[in-house]
Amino acid sequence: MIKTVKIQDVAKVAGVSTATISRTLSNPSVVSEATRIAVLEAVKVTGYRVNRAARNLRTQRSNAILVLLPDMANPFFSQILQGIEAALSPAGFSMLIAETNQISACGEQLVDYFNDGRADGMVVLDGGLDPAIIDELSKMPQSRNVVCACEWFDGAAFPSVRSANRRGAAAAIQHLYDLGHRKIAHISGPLGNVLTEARRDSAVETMTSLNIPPAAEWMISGDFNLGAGRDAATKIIDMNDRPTGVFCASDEIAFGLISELAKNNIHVPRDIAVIGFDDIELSEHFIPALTSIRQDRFGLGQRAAEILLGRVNHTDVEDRNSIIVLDVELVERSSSLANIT
Amino acid sequence: MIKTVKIQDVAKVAGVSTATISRTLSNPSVVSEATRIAVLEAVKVTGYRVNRAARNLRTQRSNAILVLLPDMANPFFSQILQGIEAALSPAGFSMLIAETNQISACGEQLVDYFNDGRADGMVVLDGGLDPAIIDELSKMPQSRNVVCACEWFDGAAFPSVRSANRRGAAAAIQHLYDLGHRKIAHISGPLGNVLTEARRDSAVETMTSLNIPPAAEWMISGDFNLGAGRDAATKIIDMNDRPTGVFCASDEIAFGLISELAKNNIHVPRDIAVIGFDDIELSEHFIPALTSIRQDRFGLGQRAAEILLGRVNHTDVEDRNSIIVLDVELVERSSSLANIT
DNA sequence: AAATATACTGTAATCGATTACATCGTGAAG
DNA sequence: CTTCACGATGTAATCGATTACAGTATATTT
Repeated sequence: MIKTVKIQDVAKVAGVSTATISRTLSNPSVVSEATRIAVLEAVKVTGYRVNRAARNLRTQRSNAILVLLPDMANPFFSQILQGIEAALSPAGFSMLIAETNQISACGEQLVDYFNDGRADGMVVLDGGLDPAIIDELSKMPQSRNVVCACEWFDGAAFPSVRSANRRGAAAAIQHLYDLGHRKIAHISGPLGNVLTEARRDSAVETMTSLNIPPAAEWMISGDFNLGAGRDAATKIIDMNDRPTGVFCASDEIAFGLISELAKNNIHVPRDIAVIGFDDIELSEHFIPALTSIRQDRFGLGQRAAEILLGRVNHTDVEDRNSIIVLDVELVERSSSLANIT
Repeated sequence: MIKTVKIQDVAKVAGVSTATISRTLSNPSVVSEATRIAVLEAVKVTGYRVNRAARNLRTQRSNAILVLLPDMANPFFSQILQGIEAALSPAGFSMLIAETNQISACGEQLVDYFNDGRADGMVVLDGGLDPAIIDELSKMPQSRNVVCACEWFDGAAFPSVRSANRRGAAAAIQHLYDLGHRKIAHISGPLGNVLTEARRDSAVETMTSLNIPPAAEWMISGDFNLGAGRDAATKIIDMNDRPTGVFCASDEIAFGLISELAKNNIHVPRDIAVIGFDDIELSEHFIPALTSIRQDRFGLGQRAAEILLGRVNHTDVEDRNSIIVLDVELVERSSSLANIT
């Protein structure tokens, strides 16, 4: 069978009690220098590894964090995950991943992850969760160990880490304006989404204050993906009065848009200037290279995980309602750079 | 404090022993109809959830699978993860994710995931692991619970699920040949990589059998990413005798290549035809839309997870050395479709 | 010198579910 | 009527680490 070195074995080798072994490993400062050395030597000799299940049972902790996301296949999230992992791994925490739809598809409850002790906390990347679920979650004592990243819930009192969506949208509009555009369209994400609203509202406000309020026809909503961009292109092609600049709520939308416009011989940026949001890796290499608002995705994940660890370990100073806003940056590339003359 | 319903509480409510509760939940057929109903009712009333840590300790299992990948930020992997999750979730297994470099950066050992009982098995997506680590892993009794997906190790006896790389590469070359191309280049991934070699060897063999053996200059190797494609473009631009068709070992390479060629006024497909490998979501929307070899990424993950579950639960019929090869498909799009005349 | 504080270390209870083994009742077989 | 088999259930040991509490030795104070 599988040989398993347990703490007893190490105790025997080191000639001390199991308590001392445990203390040496988890709180070295309370044991004497001599025993510490002896114990660590015994650990090395025996190849001892603490059994997580036993520790978890005794300490009532799992040292694992659940990351909840709407769609794993969406590359947008992968770099956020990387940031989360970067914060969790050094702290000895494992990262569990689950998709929103997978969970409900399996008849499982989100709260079960807390109830059955699989996770000590959650990073929620999906702002579109059923309010009933959020409500249920909020009522649990463990709800203090929930942090939102990227998206958030307006009602719920979870700390959140997000990008400066409003500032980004304003910068995008201003950029198009500075290039001479006065007829600007906005293709937003799905209605009801918090990101959609933040970016859309800020875009509209900026245009209004620049005295170029958008025609209703130019405010198109759909989704954050390629297909939505393609659909928006179709609408724009059919317009009598086409916009000369388009601010897309995501880079993927922009790709879909540009691609479909190109098929209809509308050239970007010559005929229409386009700016995206996110600055995913490909944007630089798309043809034309896409002007975009860069989000610090790695930072979003990392920061959220750090806050969560603080809360789980009760070493946090952050307020329950704290909102961390990470700055965004306008990255100018060729998709917007044909000045209107 | 946090109220916690334990099996004792349920036993009290149902008026039976804890053993009966446990049996009802894990092996319902051994308890009588009447008690089963009573127990399930009591479970519902109390809101009982089995404590995973306790179960894991007792059963010496974690019901978790570790997925090991080289780079989470690479969107190529996300859909594989989705496939894995789709297989694990219904089986009640959790998915742990770790990056190769994160693990070593934290001084952690891969084998620790087995040793400390964090995972019952592993899906390895990184064929570039240090042979010493593979060797160490192979010696463990738990090594029967390791499955490779996408990439693999030529020496080690792990089951593996992979795409028909050779067939895909051959189809790509044949496609270019059929379009009239006789000067075909291949941009491969990193040297030493199993995918690189399978695709490259098959491409060369196909060209040779078609009587168009490639010039040494036309065999370019680098990496699977955008940058490698850009670098390859630079080389091609400098060539006296340029290829008319290029088979890239990944779609990302193709994007980088096309993008850089475009900057130098070499148009795809007019001047050079390009075909990629993977068929990631964006390929359809790139300009020009990219001809590619489609891999069933979801299937790779799902199949690997299924095999792993079979091994973990000892319900497998697969041989230890079994290799599952998933078929690939040529998807013709505009990046290759200008016939040479 | 006695009393007390300090620094380590050991003993044993504990976390919560699983399961080997024992027990009990009922019906069938002899 | 006794014996045996079998199904259903209960009792209690067990998984392996943590930690409250107790104990011991040494240092410090009075």
